[in-house]
Amino acid sequence: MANAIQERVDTGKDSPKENKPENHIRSLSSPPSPQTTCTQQGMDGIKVYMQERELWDKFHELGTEMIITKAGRRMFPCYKVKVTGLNPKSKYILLMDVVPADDHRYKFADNKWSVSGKAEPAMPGRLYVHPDSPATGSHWTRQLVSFQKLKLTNNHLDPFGHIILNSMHKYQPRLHIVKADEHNGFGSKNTAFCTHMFSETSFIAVTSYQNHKITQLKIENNPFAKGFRGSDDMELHRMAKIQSKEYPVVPRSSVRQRVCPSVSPFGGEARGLGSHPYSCENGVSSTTQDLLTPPPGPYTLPQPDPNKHMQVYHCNKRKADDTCPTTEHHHYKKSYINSSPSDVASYYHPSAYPPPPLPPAVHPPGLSDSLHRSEAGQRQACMFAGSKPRLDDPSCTSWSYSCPLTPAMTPMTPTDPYMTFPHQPYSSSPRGSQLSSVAHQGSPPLEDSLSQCPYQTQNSRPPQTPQHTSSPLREYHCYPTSLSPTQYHTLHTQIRGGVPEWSEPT
DNA sequence: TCTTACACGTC
DNA sequence: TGACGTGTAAG
Repeated sequence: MANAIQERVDTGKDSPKENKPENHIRSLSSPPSPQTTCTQQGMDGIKVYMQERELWDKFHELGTEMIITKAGRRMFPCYKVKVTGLNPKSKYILLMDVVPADDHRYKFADNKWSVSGKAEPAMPGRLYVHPDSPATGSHWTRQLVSFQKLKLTNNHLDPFGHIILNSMHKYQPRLHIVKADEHNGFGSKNTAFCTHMFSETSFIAVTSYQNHKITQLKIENNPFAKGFRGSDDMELHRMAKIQSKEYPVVPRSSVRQRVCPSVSPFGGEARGLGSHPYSCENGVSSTTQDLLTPPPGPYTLPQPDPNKHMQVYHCNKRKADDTCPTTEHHHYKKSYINSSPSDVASYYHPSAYPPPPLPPAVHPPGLSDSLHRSEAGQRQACMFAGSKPRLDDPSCTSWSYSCPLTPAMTPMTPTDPYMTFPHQPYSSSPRGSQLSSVAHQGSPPLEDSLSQCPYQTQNSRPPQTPQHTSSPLREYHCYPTSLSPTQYHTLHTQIRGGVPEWSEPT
């Protein structure tokens, strides 16, 4: 697509150590993404390019917020990727999950995010299976893969299979590619899969926007919020309207979009794209492991990478946005959508790296069966849920199966249950739940997971912040791929270390 | 903080 | 044209 202009590639092949700042990835217009990749045998060579990276970066700078509602709310920006390196004839299942980035609860005060306490217990982990799954490699690589229909909810009893999150908590979306051919069924020991994470897609779940700048960015770029964009005419019209009813009228846009020197919740100040503490840079670490295992809950967050910014910036234009609030009106006029292709940045991740350990969570048990049986025609998304482990769970040592299954993680509880699967087998049926369970069960916060991985692959990027040596993204452990559904549930990822890049509690 | 109805927009 | 996606404002 035209959009794929700037991309970051994440291939599991690149050895972490070898990743140098200047690796090929960087040479691309966009900086290497913090993405982490975990690859298993048979999954080498797969590359995932994050689309619209520039937009993601804009949000990330400010501290991305995603609305969660009882009915379920889509993510914006939408998670879209371009995948290459798949075997054209093999079948794959693409799924996503959203794991806790850490075990903190956040608050937005003084125009910035800060830690306000310990996180609530992780919601049951759920996996969202792309509606086209399973599909051949040629299908996935032919076009962009969009997860636009994925919805986030704060309803712990959500019956729709949406991904359940806690408000004011930080999360990291992850993409898992699971090979689904006969010899590689989901849940089988040999299931091959790889996981990709892009640190710039991390976000804080909220029930209402906290940072006005985020609201503004959403309005400017989301077509469905077009009605809130202010054109001069519209503003006048609005003002007139408002005045007629109330007092002093201030253009909505002005009001809403006040600009405050916002501090990037994700880390530093929101100045340049480059400096997010959050982002894991190239974090491309890949490990061979069972991705399928439920994504570990919180995985470690990417560490701030100074360099990253630079990369980010490659991407074009953000000008107005960054500029002050006062210019808002104008901003509105230009939507992301309308932006030139150059605006769309994509991330390219080498999935082939020496496999970073992937979150085990993603392993959908029983998937294989379903996958094989179900037809692509069935496009209902089903969710599989599992209790979501937190990456940082101390009890877990790593994204290994070693963690005992806690009651909370019991596979398939009535409420958590599912993974969103397009095909029936997985649909909200019990079977589906199995998968789901796998998915998040016991995923520790990313940070913990990462940090604890004994075997860590480093990102190509230079260490971002000394303090955060262990960026979740970069380090993954590899685990045996053969786990039973139950086992999956028990998997916990632990990534240690990384503390949220966001501002510390004040 | 969260929920809801609403106007406005896309698809 | 209707279903659905948005942020807003009120409660």
